[in-house]
Amino acid sequence: MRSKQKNPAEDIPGDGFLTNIAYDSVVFGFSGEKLKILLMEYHNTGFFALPGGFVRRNENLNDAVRRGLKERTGLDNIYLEQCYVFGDTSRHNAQVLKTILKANGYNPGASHWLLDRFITVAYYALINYKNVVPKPDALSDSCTWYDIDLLPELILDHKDIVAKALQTLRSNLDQKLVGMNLLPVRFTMKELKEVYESILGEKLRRTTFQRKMLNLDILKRLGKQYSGKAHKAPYLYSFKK
Amino acid sequence: MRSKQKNPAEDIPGDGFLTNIAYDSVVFGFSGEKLKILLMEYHNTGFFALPGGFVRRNENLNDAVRRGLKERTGLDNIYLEQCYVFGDTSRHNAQVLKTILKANGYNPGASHWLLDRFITVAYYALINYKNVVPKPDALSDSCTWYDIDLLPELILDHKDIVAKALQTLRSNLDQKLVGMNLLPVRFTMKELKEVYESILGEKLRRTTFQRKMLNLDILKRLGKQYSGKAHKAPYLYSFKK
DNA sequence: TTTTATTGTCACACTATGAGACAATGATAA
DNA sequence: TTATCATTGTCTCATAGTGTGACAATAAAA
Repeated sequence: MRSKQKNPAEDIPGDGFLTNIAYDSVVFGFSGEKLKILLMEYHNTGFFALPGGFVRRNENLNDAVRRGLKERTGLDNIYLEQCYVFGDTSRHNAQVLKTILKANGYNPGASHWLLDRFITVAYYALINYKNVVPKPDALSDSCTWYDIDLLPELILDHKDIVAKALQTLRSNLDQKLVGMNLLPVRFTMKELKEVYESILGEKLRRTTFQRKMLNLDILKRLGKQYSGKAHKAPYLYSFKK
Repeated sequence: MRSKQKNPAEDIPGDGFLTNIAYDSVVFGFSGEKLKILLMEYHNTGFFALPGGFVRRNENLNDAVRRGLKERTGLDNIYLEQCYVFGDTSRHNAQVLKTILKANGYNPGASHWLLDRFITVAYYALINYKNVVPKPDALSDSCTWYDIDLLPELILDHKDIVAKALQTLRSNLDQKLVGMNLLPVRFTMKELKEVYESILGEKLRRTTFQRKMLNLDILKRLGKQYSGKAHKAPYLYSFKK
């Protein structure tokens, strides 16, 4: 969703944006305990949705997504991947959009481009949870973190989009260096394991995981982390450059 | 690309189709020796392109692709997967489209929807080579098979689309039952191996491949195939239902 | 009957993984 | 100071999967 600048009811086709096409992003972060995603809540509607937006006529699709993420998170160079295109007619629901616009004082005509059908390109992003203070956009009250398994009801097919993003992330887990994007620069093996567990939704064997990660030859072992607790201090690691 | 029914220069936005969005499909077939894809050649232009098209306003995206494939191949129930969305501004080239339309006797206005920028959703499809006699559409001279490594020059970014489709097919090779869609009902282990080799672009070990496929427990062993050649007759297999 | 090319299967070495054992360690309690 | 505790790093063993080559079985030709 995007804030309109001038007369919101105008029917200029696309209003500088490509029509019939949108994007939605599933932004994953790891709190230290749980896997979370960013959700927006629209003013005076009780509607929750994924952060998304539209593509400017002179803008690359991928750049449009990065622009949206920059606005919400303040971050550049976010790890970003395409995930799936949702293009069923059943996802078109003008009433939802109309409600959101009306709740913000806009009264769009029936043929307004925002009420038309959209095919949406779903992305997932991985960001470092602690680096971010999410910002809502003009139509939203909030943009905040939600536990991946404690999500509120979402508009349209956004629940399916989250499921697809999580599924894609899982299947990419062994190929891509997921941990690098979700953890701070230095982390313990336990934290890395917890990231994997929260994505996969299952417990992993400590010894097998440790052996596998070390054998990948992607980690640099740094000093030890003294927690003040009554047990052995774990090593800190960072990813090799 | 799609044939226009009436006055091709009309500027009715979208003309019953979603604007700014298209699809292109990389249709793989296995000739028995080589991996091939379907390409269209446009009338009087020398332009080669992937079979693609547009999405009707009341049509699911995936259904639009199936409709296009049905028109070109006559097949229903084609194995089909999304692959990537190509959305850079640099892929917009009105001149190419104008040339194609003019070569077919159409003279579209500068603001015609077909000359606008398109974001395209790339798909790959797997079909049984021998079941198909490809048909060109109204704008094309031909729709025929080309060796995956002997392709002519393609319009726009279609070369990149082919590369992405092949890459996606390769990375899905171990997950999905690729052979089932590219081979006839009954086949030898050698033929199955050659499908894998032509997709991966490399030779595989005969014994390892055979052992792996048999251990997957997806093949049913049928009779033997007597080739008339001077050597042992191989077993025929089919996929278990 | 012998030769030839190809196929089906096995043996061996090596690697990856599941599962548990155990010593090392940093703090707390006695 | 010593004993206890939770956690961590590493090892061993069994099992499964894969790379590699060997070898016998076969169908047709010589």
